[in-house]
Amino acid sequence: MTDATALIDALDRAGYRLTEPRRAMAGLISDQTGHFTAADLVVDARTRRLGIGRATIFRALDLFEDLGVVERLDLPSGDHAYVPCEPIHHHHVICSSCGRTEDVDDPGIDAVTRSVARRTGFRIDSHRLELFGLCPACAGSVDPR
Amino acid sequence: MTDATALIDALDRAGYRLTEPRRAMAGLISDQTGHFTAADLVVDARTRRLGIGRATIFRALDLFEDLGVVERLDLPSGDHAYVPCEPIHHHHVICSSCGRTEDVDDPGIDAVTRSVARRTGFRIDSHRLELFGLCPACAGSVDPR
DNA sequence: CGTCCAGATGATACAGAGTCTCATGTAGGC
DNA sequence: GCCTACATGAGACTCTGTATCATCTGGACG
Ligand SMILES: [Zn+2]
Ligand SMILES: [Zn+2]
Ligand SMILES: [Zn+2]
Ligand SMILES: [Zn+2]
Repeated sequence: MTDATALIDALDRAGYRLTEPRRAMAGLISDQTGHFTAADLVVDARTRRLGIGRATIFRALDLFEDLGVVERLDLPSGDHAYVPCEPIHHHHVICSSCGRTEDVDDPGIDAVTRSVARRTGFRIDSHRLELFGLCPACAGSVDPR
Repeated sequence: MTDATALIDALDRAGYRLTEPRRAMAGLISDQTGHFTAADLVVDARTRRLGIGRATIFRALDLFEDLGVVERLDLPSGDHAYVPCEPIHHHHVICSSCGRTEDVDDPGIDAVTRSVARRTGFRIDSHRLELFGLCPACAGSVDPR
């Protein structure tokens, strides 16, 4: 789906060791379509008999998240899902049906945060925006109105 | 902090029984300052020797959430926290220091979602926006620049 | 190349969140 | 006041994520 190289490069650039399990994780992640959970990766690693321990999967996922090449989504269900993405500030549109996501750059939230800051007196440092809906493919198939 | 009556009324209006444990939960929730977790309520219920079971706490919390009088926040830490609030669409500014939140009505996200929909082809059905920062009190005390 | 060791791993135990079951209790309509 | 559908509490259970620790290995260095 995406490119495992980007994940591996990020590790390398940050000075982390390029170990076998980490390379395998990069492969697993880049093969995912749409968002995925830690449990998904555990299952996939198991299926492919990669011999990667559960703890390592969580550790690598945290690492990729710290490096900004993977981002955590908080699904309405309460589950934590992840998507590979660029290490710059942006947001996600998430398909509620197939889980595919697309990055969207900050579309005008600055004005919003400034306005909120003015009205509430809060000093706003960060924000999270998630947009849920149906991707073109899913919208087309379930809703051929 | 907030008003327990609003929580109880919401149950009543939706046709749920007004049981002792649910009234107690409404009390616990309205006494919270800032956001709180299910675990917080378990501790508080225990401390006050209310004799409410853990399962009941989770069940009541889910119920209040369904009724829209309590909303779940996904903290950057990954924890699930809750805040009592009005059952209409709105967002929260969250103080990273004391956990206090303030409701903010939709500040201009509609334009954002429309623009994103146009650019990505997604049909956007819902969204979540959370703003993190420091409330006036906390900003004043830690940052008297 | 081979040596070496800080950093990484996997097994396992553990802690916490949330769910399920089921016998018992009770709200509230009659 | 009775009755029953709905709610509760206890406790077992599942799942996510973390901690510990003995063992292993990437890659720096010679
Ligand atoms: Zn889709
Ligand atoms: Zn943004
Ligand atoms: Zn504060
Ligand atoms: Zn909104």
